[in-house]
Amino acid sequence: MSVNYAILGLLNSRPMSGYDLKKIMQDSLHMYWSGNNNQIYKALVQLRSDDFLTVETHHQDGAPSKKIYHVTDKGRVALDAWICSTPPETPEFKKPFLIQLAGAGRLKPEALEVLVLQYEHQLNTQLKMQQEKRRRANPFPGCTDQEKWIEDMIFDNILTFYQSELEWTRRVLEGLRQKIREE
Amino acid sequence: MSVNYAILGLLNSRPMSGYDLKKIMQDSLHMYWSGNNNQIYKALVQLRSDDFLTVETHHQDGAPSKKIYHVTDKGRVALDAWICSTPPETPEFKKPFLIQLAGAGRLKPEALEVLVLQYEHQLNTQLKMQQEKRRRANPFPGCTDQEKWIEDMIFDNILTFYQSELEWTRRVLEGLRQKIREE
DNA sequence: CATGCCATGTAAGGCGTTACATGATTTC
DNA sequence: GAAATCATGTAACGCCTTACATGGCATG
Repeated sequence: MSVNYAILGLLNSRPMSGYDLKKIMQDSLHMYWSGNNNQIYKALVQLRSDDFLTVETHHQDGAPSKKIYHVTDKGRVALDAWICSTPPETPEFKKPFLIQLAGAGRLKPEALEVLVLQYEHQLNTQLKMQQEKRRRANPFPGCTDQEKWIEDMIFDNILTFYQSELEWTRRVLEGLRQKIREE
Repeated sequence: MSVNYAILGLLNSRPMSGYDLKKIMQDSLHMYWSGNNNQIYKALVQLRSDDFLTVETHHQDGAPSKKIYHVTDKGRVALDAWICSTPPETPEFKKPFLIQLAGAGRLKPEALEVLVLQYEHQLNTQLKMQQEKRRRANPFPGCTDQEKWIEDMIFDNILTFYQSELEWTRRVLEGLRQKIREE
């Protein structure tokens, strides 16, 4: 149930509404859930019944009223405990492209090259999007130095992921071109 | 439904049973499903009803009888079509550690260091396991050069993933230690 | 004598996804 | 006048996972 703690963590650095959480989760890559309503609102109910959150309803005219969630002391304790006592899991990945590649043993190298070039293009696009996101991301006021640094490191992690995948792609292309020359 | 094509691809390079498929999927990292019975046997039924597979039952005494699946011409055509006409998706990742890190803004750098060191250890273990697997992996006979090369590239991809994650971890540790010194 | 491997399959449940529902305001 | 944004929530479905079921043989 790490979604709950992810949400708790976000609310701990800044109280906000379910809708705000949704937007953040939708365009962050390291929060690997899609950021759908079902999960978020369900999690908020759960966290509230654990007394990890309190709610403050803000009525605004011209827009539906907001529920701003605040983390309680109990919630903060639980969050810290979870962070410190959860043994770090090994990261996982899903690369459907590797499935395609694995089945391509009998394909012509030329056909494979087309595929790999498409993949490279895809990765480049993604990398640029992510870099653009980093440039636009300005830390909200009242954010500590350490929080800024952590956010930076997370961005670094994501960018590194795409960059190393791109480097691998280039190695693959080199190998393929050698195969094509040898034909 | 890329599980089906993953299975089709495996059977294309070598006919085998559901049980064999299960073992392969369980200890391959790039086939990101757990390799559970439910998926595999269901997929085999589907692929057979599509006429992508034929079955050959091998009765063996002293052990339950095997069903060896072979890919049909129709199946091979479908596989190649899928491989060549599926636009490569961007890879995804799940790094629960980043969730922990994201919530650690108010934690002491010393506590964070402990966590990161644990993560580093975890990654090192995983990397060694993977390298060991590669050393033991000997290509089955009748495997083409290109198939061997592809398998190599997939291994390369996986190892690169862990290595670049480890390098990132070291950058994080450096930053953290600087923070500790500055205190 | 218990555990594990071979080998096939089924059942139940959790997590996560898309889509639905509502309703006012702003933007094109 | 259509579509997007703000805002909260529900419903249905599908994928994937664990666990169950069977049963003989081999290993410690």
